[in-house]
Amino acid sequence: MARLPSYLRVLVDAATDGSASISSEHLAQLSGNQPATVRRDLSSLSITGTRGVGYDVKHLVYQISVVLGVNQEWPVAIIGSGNLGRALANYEALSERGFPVRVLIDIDPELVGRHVAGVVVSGLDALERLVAAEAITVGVIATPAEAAQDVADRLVAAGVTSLLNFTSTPLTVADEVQVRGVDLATELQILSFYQQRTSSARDGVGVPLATLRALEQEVAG
Amino acid sequence: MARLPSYLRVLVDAATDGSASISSEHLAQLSGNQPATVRRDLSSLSITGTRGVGYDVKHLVYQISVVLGVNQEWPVAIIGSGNLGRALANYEALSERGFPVRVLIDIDPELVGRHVAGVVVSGLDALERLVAAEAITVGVIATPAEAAQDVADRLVAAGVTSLLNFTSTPLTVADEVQVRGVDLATELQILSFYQQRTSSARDGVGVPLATLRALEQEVAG
DNA sequence: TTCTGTGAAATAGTTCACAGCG
DNA sequence: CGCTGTGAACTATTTCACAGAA
Repeated sequence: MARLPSYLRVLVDAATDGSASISSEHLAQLSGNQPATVRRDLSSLSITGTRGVGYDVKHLVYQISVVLGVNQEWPVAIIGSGNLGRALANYEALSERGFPVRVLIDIDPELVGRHVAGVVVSGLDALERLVAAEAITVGVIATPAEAAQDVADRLVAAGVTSLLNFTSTPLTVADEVQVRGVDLATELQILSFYQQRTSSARDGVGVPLATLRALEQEVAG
Repeated sequence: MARLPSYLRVLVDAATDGSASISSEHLAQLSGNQPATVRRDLSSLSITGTRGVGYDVKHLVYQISVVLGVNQEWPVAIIGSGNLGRALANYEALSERGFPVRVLIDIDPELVGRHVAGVVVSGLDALERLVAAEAITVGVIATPAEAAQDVADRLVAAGVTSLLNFTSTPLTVADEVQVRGVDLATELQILSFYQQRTSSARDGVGVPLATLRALEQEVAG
């Protein structure tokens, strides 16, 4: 359930502020949902509150973190140590939230041997060995799109069961492997789609791209 | 519609391969959907194919790109030029797909004046001026979480109508502003949630985090 | 005959609204 | 009282299944 992380975030804040309990209405407001949705979500996880009072904040944090598996560490391997890969390795929020980056891999001999955020960049052939040695179950693919499927195959063969794909390629993997794609251009395309609907043509903005313009000609003609 | 970018990607490949037409079944397969879903999506955009044949690839690319607004350029401003911000600025896939990074901003005087991917990093006080000068409509927030809401407010006040938020803070903005959040830790949490369900305890993996362990004690006791 | 376009059925997800507990 | 927990209603989304165009 994709709303759970947002509940957890709000609840950790509330716990830090010292609140002992929180109502479904309050939690809904802070996490941007409807009260009924929050109650339904929690009750479907058999998490129960106290009528007339609300939910116990600490208890709730604990329960949700168990459901999410956030009470464990999930060591991460990042394949591709270009700009994006290195940025991710340096991104403290990951290790703070239980996803320490233990393996960094790149195909470029220039990069191999360098230290990034306390981890040595290794060559591509070390992939299988390191995944096993560090008991990696989460792989982050930050390679060029062309390499993504190969890397995914190797990670899965090595025992990785969750992939985060920063590539625009859709990956084909075994059914039991979980994949989430974070394609930044796709995110921006979705934004611009809605923006178009809303602000019907702030004029002056927007220059047709060459390629698409050509297509436009062709289709029109 | 969040599936459109994936159709577009597949279709551009198909166009490059020289296919003239594509069936809903083929498109569905390549983009990971059901044929009926594809047909329903397209027909709801009043995009029509040829019975017994399929859809005209070029025509389809053009139509979808118009719907998505991908036939325009949407200049982007990135606020926060730390690791993540700089990685994004260097990420060619953005400008290639119509989202050129025209403005880079950071509060750190050390960074101001540096060149990243051909753009000079400016100070925070230049935000409003640059957003106006470059006709920016898409803002990318890559600051620390604490600063996110402030930055969002300033961007919106300056006329930005789409925000991509890399922070874990949920942003409060006017209704007409579109926001999408890409929180990497959240993505990973969702992955680990499913992973838990699937691989019921590959043992040895997973060390409870200190904080949550304390809570566990407290809740259990 | 092949593959679209779409009513109708099925499924999923959300919200209402209220009985009932603390 | 105030708030949870949940049937029931509602809304949205997906899929089936087939008539009919090319």
